[in-house]
Amino acid sequence: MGTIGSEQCKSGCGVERTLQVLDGKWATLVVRELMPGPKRFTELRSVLGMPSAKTLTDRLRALEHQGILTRTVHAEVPPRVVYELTGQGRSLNSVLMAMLAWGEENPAPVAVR
Amino acid sequence: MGTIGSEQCKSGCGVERTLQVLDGKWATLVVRELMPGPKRFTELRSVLGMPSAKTLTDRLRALEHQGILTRTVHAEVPPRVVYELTGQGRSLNSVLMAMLAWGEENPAPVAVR
DNA sequence: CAGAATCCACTTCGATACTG
DNA sequence: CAGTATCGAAGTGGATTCTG
Repeated sequence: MGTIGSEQCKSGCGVERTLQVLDGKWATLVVRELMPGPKRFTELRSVLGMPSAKTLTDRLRALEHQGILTRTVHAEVPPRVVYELTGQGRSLNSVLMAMLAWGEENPAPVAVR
Repeated sequence: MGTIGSEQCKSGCGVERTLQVLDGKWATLVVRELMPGPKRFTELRSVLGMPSAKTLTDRLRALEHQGILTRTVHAEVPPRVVYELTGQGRSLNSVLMAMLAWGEENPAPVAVR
């Protein structure tokens, strides 16, 4: 198996598709947090350290529309909304594991200068 | 092998580190294009379809400072500048392959609307 | 050719206030 | 609790012009 490159992977290839889903600075982290299991809105917000609810809502909606996660509203008081990865969402685990492995083996450079 | 998650991966983990490097919408694509071998500035620009030189310059500088690629200036006329992945940069191949595989197996949803 | 510099458009993100 | 609505700040990308 060789390296990736434009020969096997021109514009519109799988890498671009993945980038569409794991877009922006939060999407990847949201998916990571949901990987072990469903979580609630506030739970996600506090774990990810997101100060604003708006951004999280936007990211969750985008991922929902892309079929990565589902949003379930429990009609209770107080309301409880649970986000859970779909099969497609869970399949992103392989990508996250690759990112995790690379990050662990390649810490930040000694000096950024 | 389990799934990824905050239990094994709190803030500051490898995933975040990888996201620092593959940041924005161009970094990943630049690394992908350089994976098969060195390329010149204009070559990268045309293959990636980047209309503006500024953005490409910014991305290349960022990746250079992070130790992902090297910039070599050949003192010729016309000048020739070649960008090449470092060992660390080439090691990102595993991440790109994971992204490629996921994207191939998970095309865009039936309707994005 | 490979940029640097400048200006501008768009998106993303955050803070605040309010609602079912 | 889990949002929505609105505003504004910030970052990123693009177009243009100029230079060694």
